[in-house]
Amino acid sequence: MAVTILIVEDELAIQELIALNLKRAGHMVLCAASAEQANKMVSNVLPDLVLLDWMLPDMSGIEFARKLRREDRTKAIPIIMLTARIQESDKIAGLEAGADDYITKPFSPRELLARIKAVLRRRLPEMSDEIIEMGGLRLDPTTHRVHVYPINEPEKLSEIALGPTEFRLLHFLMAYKERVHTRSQLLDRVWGDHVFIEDRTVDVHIRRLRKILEAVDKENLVQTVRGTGYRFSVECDKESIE
Amino acid sequence: MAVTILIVEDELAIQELIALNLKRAGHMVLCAASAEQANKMVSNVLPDLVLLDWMLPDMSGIEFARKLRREDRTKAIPIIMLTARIQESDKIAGLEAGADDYITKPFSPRELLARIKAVLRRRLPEMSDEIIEMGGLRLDPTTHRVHVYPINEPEKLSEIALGPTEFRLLHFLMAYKERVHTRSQLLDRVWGDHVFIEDRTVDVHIRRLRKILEAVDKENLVQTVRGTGYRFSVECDKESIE
DNA sequence: TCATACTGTCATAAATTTGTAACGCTTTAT
DNA sequence: ATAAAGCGTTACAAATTTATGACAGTATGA
Repeated sequence: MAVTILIVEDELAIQELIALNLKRAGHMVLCAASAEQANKMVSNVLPDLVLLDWMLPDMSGIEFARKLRREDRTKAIPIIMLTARIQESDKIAGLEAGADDYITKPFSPRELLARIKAVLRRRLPEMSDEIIEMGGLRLDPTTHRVHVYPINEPEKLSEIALGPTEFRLLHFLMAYKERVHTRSQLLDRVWGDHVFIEDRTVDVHIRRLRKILEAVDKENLVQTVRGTGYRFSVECDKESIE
Repeated sequence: MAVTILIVEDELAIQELIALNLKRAGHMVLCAASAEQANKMVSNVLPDLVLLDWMLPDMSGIEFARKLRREDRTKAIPIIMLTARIQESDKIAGLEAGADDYITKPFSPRELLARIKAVLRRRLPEMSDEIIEMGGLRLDPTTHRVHVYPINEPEKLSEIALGPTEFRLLHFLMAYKERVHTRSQLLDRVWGDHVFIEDRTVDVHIRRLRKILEAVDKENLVQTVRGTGYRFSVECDKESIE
């Protein structure tokens, strides 16, 4: 998982400790010691997750979290708050509502990594760069490639070409296989929040995706659920009983 | 599934954070910053659940809750109170006013979602996404599939195809199994608020549902209660006598 | 800059679903 | 027993939802 994580923490020792651990776990790490610095970083590189100390010198962690949530570009970034012991609950009212999780100091590197993993899995399964393989399809987010093979012969791979949107769509559908997604859910999560696109446009992209899959004999993977939306499924589509 | 939630909260930041989290969890969200606004919204669209801030600028949350409970159309809507206080008296007052649950700030999105889920399971089981399994039928709202199997052999599943309405109807009946529903109750809750449809139409859909179930030897699950309506039941239909 | 690839929208066709009316059978009440 | 009320069934046209192909505007890349 080439996940980029931004650490916002003013205490240098802690910052470095965390950074070290995250790097060792294979993450890209960005560090900031203040909200101001963090803002600059964010405007350059969009991190996939933010570790945020709630006591910061300039702006409080809450405020920075709110700022992240307010702007479209950063709105969807998962946030994990780092907090010291038990704070006055009134003061952090609302704070936790913006964070995906929080962790109280002191914490072990292991706990931190576990929480990061959990948050990512929960929030962005389609972001985790794991290879998804099912129904004779293998999608590799890292290389951005999709291979096909006959179900019984995993040897005979062949690559198929997808446009950017089709790729994301397929990736999302596969990441949540078997689940039905409404068109608006797909628009929100594949296209992005707050896009002003017709629901029907999804149909067209589904069509394009299907066309490509049909060409390699994988027609039944993307299924329509009338009245609801679409689904990626390995199981056979309902063989209705006469 | 496709649960519409009304958030009544005057603090914009919190309102948005909650909205964001709910949307991400796949809910439809309506927002109001005051009881007055909330009233207007409710008269347009009937939400499935209300998140209600205890302290509102114009009318207190409790009062709004009472109002909802007073009117027939809104009487059955589950309410979760959001409160900053931890006082016992508030809890009592809130519950007296008809709240189904309450949650004190600050709360994590996870906790909020968990409580919503719990309340839905208790109050609107047909809205919760849980798999319902009984009488050799397994209905999965998430994947939108219904499987059948002989009661003694849970292995031999086969999928059955239902139209959108039949699916909702079956889902509703199963969610409230053993309970009789009048035709108008079914129209209200399966078809939706304020539909102008003949009562008799329900019969036809029941017929369609039965036809499909008969084809897989599940004829006795949907039962008629003469003079009243229909019922989904695992117990045999009045064969005790005879 | 030009050519190619991608996108979002439409219009139209195709497929399914839905609500009703009509008719006949069963149960209930008189 | 007979009429009335309640249900089951079927057929069907209308309405809704999807699929598909074409098109024009944008990106993208060479």
